[in-house]
Amino acid sequence: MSIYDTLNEQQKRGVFAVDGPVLLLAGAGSGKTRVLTHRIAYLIDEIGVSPYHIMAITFTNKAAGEMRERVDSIIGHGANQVWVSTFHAACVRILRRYIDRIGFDNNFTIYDMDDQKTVMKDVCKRLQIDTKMLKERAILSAISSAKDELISPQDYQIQAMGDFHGERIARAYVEYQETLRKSNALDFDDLIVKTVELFKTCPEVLAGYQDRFRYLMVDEYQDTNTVQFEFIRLLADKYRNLCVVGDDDQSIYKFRGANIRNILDFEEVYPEATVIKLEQNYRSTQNVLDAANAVIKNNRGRKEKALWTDKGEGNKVHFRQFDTAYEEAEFIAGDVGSKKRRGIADYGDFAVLYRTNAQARMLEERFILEGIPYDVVGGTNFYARREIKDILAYLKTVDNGRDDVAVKRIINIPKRGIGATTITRVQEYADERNISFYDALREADQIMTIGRSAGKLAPFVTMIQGFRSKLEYYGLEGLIKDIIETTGYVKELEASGEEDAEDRIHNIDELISKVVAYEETHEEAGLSGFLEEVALVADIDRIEGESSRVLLMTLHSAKGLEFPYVYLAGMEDGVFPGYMAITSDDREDIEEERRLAYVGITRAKEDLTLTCAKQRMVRGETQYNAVSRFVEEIPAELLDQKVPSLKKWNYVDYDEGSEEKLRFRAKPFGMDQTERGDAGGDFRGNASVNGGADSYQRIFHKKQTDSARHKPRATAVPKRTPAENRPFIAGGGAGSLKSVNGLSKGAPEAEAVNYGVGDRVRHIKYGEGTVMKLEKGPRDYQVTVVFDGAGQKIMYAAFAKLKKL
DNA sequence: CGTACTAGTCTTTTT
DNA sequence: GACTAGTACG
Repeated sequence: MSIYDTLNEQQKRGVFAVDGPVLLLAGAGSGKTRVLTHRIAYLIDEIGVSPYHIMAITFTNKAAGEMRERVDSIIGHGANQVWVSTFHAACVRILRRYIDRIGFDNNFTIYDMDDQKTVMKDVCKRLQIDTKMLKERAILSAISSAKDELISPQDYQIQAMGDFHGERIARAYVEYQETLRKSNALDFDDLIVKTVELFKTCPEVLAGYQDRFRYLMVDEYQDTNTVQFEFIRLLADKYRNLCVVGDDDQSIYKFRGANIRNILDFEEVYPEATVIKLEQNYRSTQNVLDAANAVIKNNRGRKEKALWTDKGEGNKVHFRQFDTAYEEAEFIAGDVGSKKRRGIADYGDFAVLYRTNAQARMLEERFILEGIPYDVVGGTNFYARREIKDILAYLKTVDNGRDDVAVKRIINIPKRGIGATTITRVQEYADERNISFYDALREADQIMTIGRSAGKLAPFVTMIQGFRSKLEYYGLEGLIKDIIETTGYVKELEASGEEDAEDRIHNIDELISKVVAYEETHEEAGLSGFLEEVALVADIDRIEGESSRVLLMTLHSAKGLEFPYVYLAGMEDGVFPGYMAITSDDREDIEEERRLAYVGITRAKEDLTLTCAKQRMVRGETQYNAVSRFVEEIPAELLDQKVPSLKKWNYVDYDEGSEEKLRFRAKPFGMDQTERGDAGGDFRGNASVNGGADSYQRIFHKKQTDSARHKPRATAVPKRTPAENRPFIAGGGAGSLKSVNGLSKGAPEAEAVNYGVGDRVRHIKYGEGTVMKLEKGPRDYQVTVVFDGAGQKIMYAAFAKLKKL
């Protein structure tokens, strides 16, 4: 009896075919991770390959972590020698060793999107590019696409000749790269581009890695882009033992440069490739699988596969249409709550998936109201929050003084009376001498143009130097605490009276815990290492394996995950498929959305619910949407409820003002019956008959008026998500839920509290509850209260304003 | 130099 | 609706 006996025939072929290139076409839920892990075990145990010679690339750190765990448990010894990581992490690791050969310091910083935007703004100013005509965002995305395609600034310039916009972008691209180089910084795309560049300019480095990684495996291969493909192609070139695993039906990252041709043309690049299809689905019931297959078969140009399952038929797919998005959220939260109460499922068994992050808000409100624990994945990354970025900028400045973006961010935070003019002068001085901004600061007294302000700069430099010299002996934890203490950052926050100051302080405490945890888990815990980890984590990476919370996330984030109960919310034309895809004349765009639908449906193991609303607010406008075409593509016999005919839908008249936007105006619900009659006819029909620009009629808009009353009642909705409801995974809407009662303004004081454990107290939003715990924190008392309605909350006493009853 | 208010933009989706 | 950049004023 061997570990391989549990695999099916196709899976076994995948495990045993270790020589040469292999293309594993793995349908959703077909056990591809099992194949990969068993394959690694087989290589080590049966073929005698050293773990040292194996590399597996995944898309997220979470996936990497899971694979690592499974490999560990199968083979035990030496497993840690296998490189299991994401493209980005692997590249960083390589660049940290060798990037000095292509003109960077090995302690380079990694710029996130925010930093990129800051740099680009600066670049546009220098090049006098009118950002009204050509937005920074657009330039950055053009540059990003160029990098995905391995097009250098020089290539870009040549290609762009004669094109007005193109030439500007090209110049910006050149300048941008130059700025990054001066700052000793790389952006996300550079991590891979520079690694490829390194391999091409330093054959001896490449040869070393080629010899090391004799067996390569790449997961989620359908989502690789051209640079990433080049990276693995180079690595695999010597031994050609490259095994790629993917599913063309799950390719959903075209916007990020993912090249679906990488998987479709694999056999052309590697004619000797073995192709294996995994077609047995171990995840979903027949009904779910049939629904998924019915939808995806509307796409052209896919590799034909026949997914099957021996699980039973299962429940029908549920479908519900509601009048408003509010009612939709109410239903989902209610349904989850009732299943939990009836003991059918635990909170951790549910996921709610949606197309855009913005949709999370309304769901959150309802979940809070129902007292259902949940986590939101995605939205604004924890590390992208203002206060976190500020503290990180201090860390970056200490780590790499050449990181101009970081230095400029904190030079006047907290306020030191250093303004825009001073900063400009210093920058001019730095430019003249071709030194970094920070180095210019050190010579502040030499800068004639800034006059008295020079005196304000010296203490800043002294402070940073102080941090640097002390870092040696007090470590990362000491450093971060020193920074907060010396700058008075938290004190400033407390005094600011900002509404979300409490949240921010919480987040900073969370960051400190992160630092401590990092130091505990890493033997040589360095500043660069910590910053790197911070830069490379995705939101999804932070979900714990066994959580007992409902997960809310986008369809994109859900890829690779599975849940017994799945809700797909917002199944409306205009939301999903999105407005952009519908209006696009590239058929590929709708097909990509359809693949996204396929991904969403196939996340469900037992039970799938599709919901939509007739009316929903999007960006302050009320939209009237028809049921998603993807729902209509599912045969009626698989659904538990009929999909309403489009004929019910009606518009009232043209909105002259927005005619050019190709939108119709409709009357909101609540109008009298005659107006809600069937004046409009079948919009699908209109859409196809008219064709062209006029055909876009399935989305209706109306300026918000009376629909506001559909918003949740103010009283019970907390302004932000309670801290314990969202550990710091949560980005999304934290702090953005509409404030109703609002916390009273003014600086809270850490005064003594007049209540104790066991006392009954009243909170302005949560109502009455009992104090469970009272802890003296670093700055303030932390009070744990179990509220009668809202459940347990942990809060700072100064902010909570609890009244003893 | 700092603050408070206003007007414009925005959204797909993420390593 | 929400966030941000830009502007006018103290």
